[in-house]
Amino acid sequence: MPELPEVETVARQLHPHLVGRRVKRLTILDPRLRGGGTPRVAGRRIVAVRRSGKRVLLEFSATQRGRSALYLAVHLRMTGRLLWLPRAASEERHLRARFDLDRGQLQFIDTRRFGTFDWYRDASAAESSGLDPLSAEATPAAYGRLLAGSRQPLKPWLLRQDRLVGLGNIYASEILHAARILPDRPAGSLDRAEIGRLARKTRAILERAIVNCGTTFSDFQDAHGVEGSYQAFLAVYDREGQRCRRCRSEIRRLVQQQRSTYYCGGCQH
DNA sequence: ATTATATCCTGATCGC
DNA sequence: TGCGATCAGGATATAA
Repeated sequence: MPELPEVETVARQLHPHLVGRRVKRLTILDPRLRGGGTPRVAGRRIVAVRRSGKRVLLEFSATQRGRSALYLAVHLRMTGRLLWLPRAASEERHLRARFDLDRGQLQFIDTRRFGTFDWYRDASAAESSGLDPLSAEATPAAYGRLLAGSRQPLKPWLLRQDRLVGLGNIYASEILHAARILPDRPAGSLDRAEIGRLARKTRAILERAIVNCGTTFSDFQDAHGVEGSYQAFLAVYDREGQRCRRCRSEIRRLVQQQRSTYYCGGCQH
């Protein structure tokens, strides 16, 4: 489902289509997305599109009447999609919101309706707090500081978004396999070498997934409605009973916090 | 304070 | 063929 690489893919693809466009009209079809209210966005231009954590951040220009810049953070959660269309198209079944632009249309489609819109007046409030694993700050030392003292099993630790941002259920299993660390190890129990592998493999796997436009396990589609291709590289996720490509042992499944974790008991320690 | 659980929602799949 | 039960998982409110 949309984790960091999928969200990065969508943000990168939307950027050239959206930056510089003027919003003619925003239509919110799902009342859940109105939450705490929707600011006036018609007439503003989109000046930036980027990823922050697992959210796509859209920045809208200030208005000539003196209203300050505006930021929208879109969280895709499970099944959300941001789809770019060169012209207004027939309504998708699960269309939840629509931006009509001076050129083209941006649709937010979300079958399960877990996705969220959050509006902000200033940039820093809109940013996800937590270490981005692709940033220059994501060093082994930084991982070490975050992990220190936690007795939480490592895989659930990786899923929380308050320390390290961007990982979800699929990449957490993949990263631990690549780093050869068992998912139920207490987060604070890693030694220096393991922390180093965790930091390096997290970056390597996420970058490789971005190159492949993410993983489509069931629902994900990018900004052009195309599926990702990283699923071909998955080493453990959804491979219970199959052989580990590294050591030939059988891939096993474990449930942690009601989520499936996949790992290899042969080469993860 | 930290960690576990229930909840939101829909569609696909499974067993009978 | 139909039908209810189960599963999928991101994040958070609530419980322990």
